Amino acid sequence: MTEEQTYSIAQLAQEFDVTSRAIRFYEDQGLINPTRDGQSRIYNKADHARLAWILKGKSVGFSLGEIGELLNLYSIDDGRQHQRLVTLERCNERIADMKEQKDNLAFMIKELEGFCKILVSPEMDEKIKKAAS
Amino acid sequence: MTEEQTYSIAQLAQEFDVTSRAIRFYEDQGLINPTRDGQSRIYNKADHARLAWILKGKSVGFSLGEIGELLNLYSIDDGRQHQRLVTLERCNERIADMKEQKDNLAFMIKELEGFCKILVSPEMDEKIKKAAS
DNA sequence: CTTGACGTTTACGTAAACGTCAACTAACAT
DNA sequence: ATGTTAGTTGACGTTTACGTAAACGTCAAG
Repeated sequence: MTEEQTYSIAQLAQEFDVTSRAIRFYEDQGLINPTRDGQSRIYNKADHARLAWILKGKSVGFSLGEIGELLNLYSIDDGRQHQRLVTLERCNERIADMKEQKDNLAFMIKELEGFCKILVSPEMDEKIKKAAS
Repeated sequence: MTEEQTYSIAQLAQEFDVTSRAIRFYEDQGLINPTRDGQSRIYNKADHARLAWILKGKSVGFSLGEIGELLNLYSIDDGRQHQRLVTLERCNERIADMKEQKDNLAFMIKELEGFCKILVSPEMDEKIKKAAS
Protein backbone atom coordinates (compact mmCIF):
# COMPACT_ATOMS: atom_id res chain seq x y z
CA MET A 1 0.00 0.00 0.00
CA THR A 2 2.54 2.51 1.16
CA GLU A 3 4.47 2.09 -2.04
CA GLU A 4 6.24 5.39 -2.07
CA GLN A 5 7.11 6.82 -5.41
CA THR A 6 10.70 6.49 -6.46
CA TYR A 7 12.78 7.95 -9.26
CA SER A 8 15.81 6.94 -11.27
CA ILE A 9 18.62 9.38 -11.73
CA ALA A 10 17.61 9.95 -15.33
CA GLN A 11 14.03 10.74 -14.35
CA LEU A 12 15.17 13.36 -11.90
CA ALA A 13 17.64 14.70 -14.41
CA GLN A 14 14.93 15.12 -16.99
CA GLU A 15 12.37 16.57 -14.64
CA PHE A 16 14.73 19.19 -13.27
CA ASP A 17 16.65 19.71 -16.46
CA VAL A 18 20.06 18.90 -15.07
CA THR A 19 22.47 16.13 -16.03
CA SER A 20 22.88 12.88 -14.15
CA ARG A 21 26.44 13.91 -13.73
CA ALA A 22 25.36 16.98 -11.81
CA ILE A 23 23.14 14.94 -9.52
CA ARG A 24 25.94 12.52 -8.76
CA PHE A 25 28.17 15.48 -8.10
CA TYR A 26 25.72 16.80 -5.52
CA GLU A 27 25.92 13.43 -3.87
CA ASP A 28 29.71 13.61 -3.82
CA GLN A 29 29.34 16.92 -2.06
CA GLY A 30 27.06 15.32 0.50
CA LEU A 31 23.96 17.22 -0.48
CA ILE A 32 21.79 14.23 -1.19
CA ASN A 33 21.93 10.57 -0.30
CA PRO A 34 19.70 8.21 -2.25
CA THR A 35 19.35 4.54 -1.39
CA ARG A 36 20.65 1.89 -3.72
CA ASP A 37 19.22 -0.98 -5.61
CA GLY A 38 22.40 -2.89 -6.10
CA GLN A 39 24.51 -0.30 -7.73
CA SER A 40 21.81 2.00 -9.04
CA ARG A 41 20.63 5.03 -7.16
CA ILE A 42 17.02 5.21 -6.10
CA TYR A 43 15.48 8.50 -5.11
CA ASN A 44 12.33 8.80 -3.01
CA LYS A 45 10.01 11.74 -2.53
CA ALA A 46 12.19 13.29 0.13
CA ASP A 47 15.21 13.11 -2.16
CA HIS A 48 13.09 14.61 -4.88
CA ALA A 49 12.15 17.54 -2.66
CA ARG A 50 15.71 17.88 -1.49
CA LEU A 51 16.98 18.16 -5.05
CA ALA A 52 14.35 20.77 -5.83
CA TRP A 53 15.54 22.70 -2.80
CA ILE A 54 19.16 22.44 -3.86
CA LEU A 55 18.39 23.78 -7.31
CA LYS A 56 16.38 26.67 -5.97
CA GLY A 57 19.23 27.49 -3.67
CA LYS A 58 21.62 27.43 -6.56
CA SER A 59 19.40 29.64 -8.66
CA VAL A 60 19.49 32.36 -6.06
CA GLY A 61 23.24 32.31 -5.84
CA PHE A 62 24.15 29.91 -3.06
CA SER A 63 27.22 27.81 -3.64
CA LEU A 64 26.93 24.07 -3.17
CA GLY A 65 28.92 24.45 0.02
CA GLU A 66 26.48 26.97 1.38
CA ILE A 67 23.55 24.83 0.41
CA GLY A 68 25.12 21.96 2.29
CA GLU A 69 25.46 24.14 5.34
CA LEU A 70 21.88 25.32 5.13
CA LEU A 71 20.62 21.80 4.78
CA ASN A 72 22.65 20.87 7.82
CA LEU A 73 21.33 23.81 9.78
CA TYR A 74 17.91 22.28 9.59
CA SER A 75 19.14 19.35 11.57
CA ILE A 76 20.76 20.97 14.56
CA ASP A 77 19.15 19.20 17.44
CA ASP A 78 21.93 19.55 19.92
CA GLY A 79 20.03 22.43 21.46
CA ARG A 80 23.14 24.38 22.31
CA GLN A 81 22.18 27.97 22.79
CA HIS A 82 25.35 29.49 21.41
CA GLN A 83 25.25 27.48 18.24
CA ARG A 84 21.67 28.50 17.89
CA LEU A 85 22.54 32.18 18.07
CA VAL A 86 25.38 31.88 15.61
CA THR A 87 23.08 30.14 13.22
CA LEU A 88 20.42 32.77 13.68
CA GLU A 89 22.87 35.52 12.94
CA ARG A 90 24.07 33.89 9.78
CA CYS A 91 20.55 33.26 8.64
CA ASN A 92 19.67 36.87 9.08
CA GLU A 93 22.69 37.92 7.08
CA ARG A 94 21.64 35.61 4.31
CA ILE A 95 18.14 36.98 4.38
CA ALA A 96 19.42 40.53 4.14
CA ASP A 97 21.57 39.55 1.17
CA MET A 98 18.66 37.97 -0.55
CA LYS A 99 16.44 40.96 -0.05
CA GLU A 100 19.06 43.17 -1.57
CA GLN A 101 19.35 40.75 -4.43
CA LYS A 102 15.62 40.92 -4.87
CA ASP A 103 15.88 44.69 -5.23
CA ASN A 104 18.59 44.24 -7.80
CA LEU A 105 16.39 41.84 -9.67
CA ALA A 106 13.53 44.28 -9.64
CA PHE A 107 15.86 46.95 -10.97
CA MET A 108 17.12 44.74 -13.75
CA ILE A 109 13.65 43.66 -14.75
CA LYS A 110 12.62 47.28 -15.03
CA GLU A 111 15.71 48.04 -17.08
CA LEU A 112 15.06 45.27 -19.54
CA GLU A 113 11.37 45.97 -19.74
CA GLY A 114 12.08 49.59 -20.47
CA PHE A 115 14.50 48.56 -23.13
CA CYS A 116 11.93 46.22 -24.66
CA LYS A 117 9.50 49.09 -24.99
CA ILE A 118 12.03 50.99 -27.01
CA LEU A 119 12.55 47.95 -29.18
CA VAL A 120 8.84 47.65 -29.81
CA SER A 121 8.21 51.26 -30.72
CA PRO A 122 11.37 52.73 -32.13
CA GLU A 123 9.60 55.82 -33.46
CA MET A 124 8.73 56.81 -29.97
CA ASP A 125 12.34 56.36 -29.08
CA GLU A 126 13.51 58.96 -31.56
CA LYS A 127 10.89 61.41 -30.46
CA ILE A 128 11.86 60.90 -26.88
CA LYS A 129 15.44 61.52 -27.71
CA LYS A 130 14.58 64.98 -28.99
CA ALA A 131 12.02 66.04 -26.45
CA ALA A 132 10.28 64.11 -23.74
CA SER A 133 6.86 65.15 -24.94
CA MET B 1 32.95 74.70 -14.84
CA THR B 2 32.05 71.41 -16.42
CA GLU B 3 34.70 69.65 -14.43
CA GLU B 4 33.19 66.24 -14.41
CA GLN B 5 33.94 64.08 -11.46
CA THR B 6 36.49 61.37 -12.01
CA TYR B 7 37.60 58.36 -10.03
CA SER B 8 40.75 56.32 -9.66
CA ILE B 9 40.57 52.58 -9.86
CA ALA B 10 41.09 52.31 -6.12
CA GLN B 11 38.26 54.71 -5.40
CA LEU B 12 35.87 52.66 -7.47
CA ALA B 13 37.17 49.48 -5.93
CA GLN B 14 36.51 50.79 -2.46
CA GLU B 15 33.12 52.27 -3.24
CA PHE B 16 31.82 49.11 -4.83
CA ASP B 17 33.74 46.72 -2.64
CA VAL B 18 35.54 44.91 -5.42
CA THR B 19 39.25 44.66 -6.12
CA SER B 20 41.13 46.70 -8.68
CA ARG B 21 42.03 43.43 -10.25
CA ALA B 22 38.39 42.70 -10.87
CA ILE B 23 37.80 46.09 -12.45
CA ARG B 24 40.75 45.61 -14.78
CA PHE B 25 39.40 42.21 -15.62
CA TYR B 26 36.10 43.74 -16.66
CA GLU B 27 38.07 46.01 -18.92
CA ASP B 28 39.86 43.03 -20.45
CA GLN B 29 36.45 41.60 -21.17
CA GLY B 30 35.43 44.80 -22.89
CA LEU B 31 32.79 45.77 -20.35
CA ILE B 32 34.23 49.16 -19.50
CA ASN B 33 36.67 51.51 -21.11
CA PRO B 34 38.09 54.29 -19.00
CA THR B 35 40.31 57.00 -20.41
CA ARG B 36 43.93 57.24 -19.42
CA ASP B 37 46.12 59.77 -17.80
CA GLY B 38 49.38 58.46 -19.06
CA GLN B 39 49.19 54.91 -17.88
CA SER B 40 46.65 55.29 -15.13
CA ARG B 41 42.99 54.65 -15.69
CA ILE B 42 40.55 57.46 -15.13
CA TYR B 43 36.88 56.76 -14.70
CA ASN B 44 34.18 59.35 -15.27
CA LYS B 45 30.57 59.37 -14.13
CA ALA B 46 29.44 57.26 -17.04
CA ASP B 47 32.07 54.65 -16.25
CA HIS B 48 30.96 54.79 -12.65
CA ALA B 49 27.37 54.12 -13.62
CA ARG B 50 28.48 51.41 -16.01
CA LEU B 51 30.36 49.62 -13.29
CA ALA B 52 27.37 49.84 -10.99
CA TRP B 53 25.28 48.32 -13.75
CA ILE B 54 27.77 45.52 -14.30
CA LEU B 55 27.79 44.62 -10.63
CA LYS B 56 24.02 44.60 -10.40
CA GLY B 57 23.93 42.38 -13.44
CA LYS B 58 26.40 40.05 -11.83
CA SER B 59 24.45 39.94 -8.60
CA VAL B 60 21.37 38.68 -10.35
CA GLY B 61 23.24 35.93 -12.08
CA PHE B 62 24.36 37.27 -15.43
CA SER B 63 27.76 36.14 -16.61
CA LEU B 64 30.24 38.78 -17.70
CA GLY B 65 29.67 37.69 -21.27
CA GLU B 66 25.94 38.21 -20.95
CA ILE B 67 26.45 41.57 -19.36
CA GLY B 68 28.63 42.54 -22.27
CA GLU B 69 25.90 41.52 -24.66
CA LEU B 70 23.27 43.44 -22.77
CA LEU B 71 25.41 46.53 -22.69
CA ASN B 72 25.88 46.17 -26.41
CA LEU B 73 22.17 45.71 -26.99
CA TYR B 74 21.64 49.22 -25.73
CA SER B 75 23.66 50.50 -28.61
CA ILE B 76 22.06 48.85 -31.57
CA ASP B 77 21.34 51.75 -33.82
CA ASP B 78 21.51 49.97 -37.13
CA GLY B 79 17.75 49.88 -37.15
CA ARG B 80 17.53 46.50 -38.77
CA GLN B 81 14.12 45.07 -38.08
CA HIS B 82 15.18 41.45 -37.83
CA GLN B 83 17.93 42.18 -35.39
CA ARG B 84 15.47 44.17 -33.38
CA LEU B 85 13.09 41.24 -33.11
CA VAL B 86 15.81 38.82 -32.16
CA THR B 87 16.92 41.19 -29.48
CA LEU B 88 13.39 41.62 -28.24
CA GLU B 89 12.91 37.91 -28.01
CA ARG B 90 16.07 37.42 -26.04
CA CYS B 91 15.18 40.24 -23.72
CA ASN B 92 11.84 38.70 -22.99
CA GLU B 93 13.46 35.38 -22.25
CA ARG B 94 15.79 37.06 -19.83
CA ILE B 95 12.91 38.84 -18.16
CA ALA B 96 11.03 35.58 -17.76
CA ASP B 97 14.12 34.01 -16.22
CA MET B 98 14.49 36.84 -13.81
CA LYS B 99 10.90 36.71 -12.74
CA GLU B 100 11.25 33.03 -12.03
CA GLN B 101 14.38 33.77 -10.09
CA LYS B 102 12.49 36.37 -8.12
CA ASP B 103 9.96 33.72 -7.15
CA ASN B 104 12.77 31.45 -6.08
CA LEU B 105 14.22 34.23 -4.00
CA ALA B 106 10.89 34.84 -2.35
CA PHE B 107 10.63 31.14 -1.60
CA MET B 108 14.09 31.02 -0.10
CA ILE B 109 13.50 34.10 1.99
CA LYS B 110 10.38 32.53 3.41
CA GLU B 111 12.25 29.32 4.09
CA LEU B 112 15.00 31.02 6.01
CA GLU B 113 12.65 33.32 7.85
CA GLY B 114 10.58 30.36 8.91
CA PHE B 115 13.70 28.62 10.09
CA CYS B 116 14.74 31.71 12.03
CA LYS B 117 11.48 31.67 13.90
CA ILE B 118 12.16 28.16 15.03
CA LEU B 119 15.60 29.22 16.14
CA VAL B 120 14.16 32.06 18.17
CA SER B 121 11.51 30.09 19.96
CA PRO B 122 12.59 26.48 20.19
CA GLU B 123 9.92 25.61 22.77
CA MET B 124 7.27 26.39 20.24
CA ASP B 125 9.04 24.15 17.85
CA GLU B 126 8.70 21.12 20.07
CA LYS B 127 5.09 21.82 20.75
CA ILE B 128 4.42 22.15 17.08
CA LYS B 129 6.10 18.87 16.44
CA LYS B 130 3.61 17.12 18.70
CA ALA B 131 0.44 18.92 17.86
CA ALA B 132 -0.17 22.07 15.88
CA SER B 133 -2.06 23.68 18.72
C1' DC C 1 23.56 -13.93 -27.74
C1' DT C 2 24.41 -9.58 -28.92
C1' DT C 3 22.72 -5.17 -29.18
C1' DG C 4 21.09 -1.12 -26.90
C1' DA C 5 19.60 1.60 -23.20
C1' DC C 6 20.73 2.79 -18.83
C1' DG C 7 23.53 2.59 -14.98
C1' DT C 8 28.19 2.66 -12.48
C1' DT C 9 33.18 4.47 -10.95
C1' DT C 10 37.56 6.76 -11.72
C1' DA C 11 40.07 10.20 -13.57
C1' DC C 12 41.29 14.00 -16.05
C1' DG C 13 39.62 18.37 -18.52
C1' DT C 14 37.55 22.91 -18.61
C1' DA C 15 35.33 27.61 -18.43
C1' DA C 16 34.51 31.58 -15.56
C1' DA C 17 36.11 34.94 -12.54
C1' DC C 18 39.10 36.43 -10.45
C1' DG C 19 43.67 36.02 -6.77
C1' DT C 20 48.41 36.40 -6.43
C1' DC C 21 52.86 37.23 -7.41
C1' DA C 22 56.75 39.58 -10.02
C1' DA C 23 58.79 43.24 -12.06
C1' DC C 24 58.21 47.81 -13.34
C1' DT C 25 56.98 53.08 -13.49
C1' DA C 26 55.66 57.54 -11.82
C1' DA C 27 54.60 60.62 -8.15
C1' DC C 28 55.63 62.28 -3.66
C1' DA C 29 57.56 62.59 1.19
C1' DT C 30 61.42 62.65 4.08
C1' DA D 1 68.36 59.84 -3.08
C1' DT D 2 65.47 56.98 -1.18
C1' DG D 3 61.60 55.04 0.65
C1' DT D 4 56.51 54.78 0.44
C1' DT D 5 52.34 54.79 -2.02
C1' DA D 6 49.46 54.15 -6.14
C1' DG D 7 49.37 52.50 -10.45
C1' DT D 8 50.71 49.34 -14.47
C1' DT D 9 51.23 44.78 -17.27
C1' DG D 10 51.92 39.94 -17.80
C1' DA D 11 51.82 35.28 -16.22
C1' DC D 12 50.47 31.68 -13.59
C1' DG D 13 47.46 29.71 -9.76
C1' DT D 14 42.84 28.67 -7.77
C1' DT D 15 38.08 27.53 -6.85
C1' DT D 16 33.58 26.03 -8.30
C1' DA D 17 30.71 23.17 -10.81
C1' DC D 18 30.40 20.37 -13.53
C1' DG D 19 31.81 17.98 -18.73
C1' DT D 20 33.79 14.16 -20.89
C1' DA D 21 35.97 9.94 -21.93
C1' DA D 22 37.23 5.19 -20.56
C1' DA D 23 35.95 0.95 -19.11
C1' DC D 24 32.73 -1.74 -17.28
C1' DG D 25 27.95 -4.09 -15.11
C1' DT D 26 22.80 -5.27 -15.98
C1' DC D 27 18.85 -6.32 -17.94
C1' DA D 28 15.10 -6.61 -21.54
C1' DA D 29 14.21 -7.08 -26.52
C1' DG D 30 15.05 -9.04 -30.81
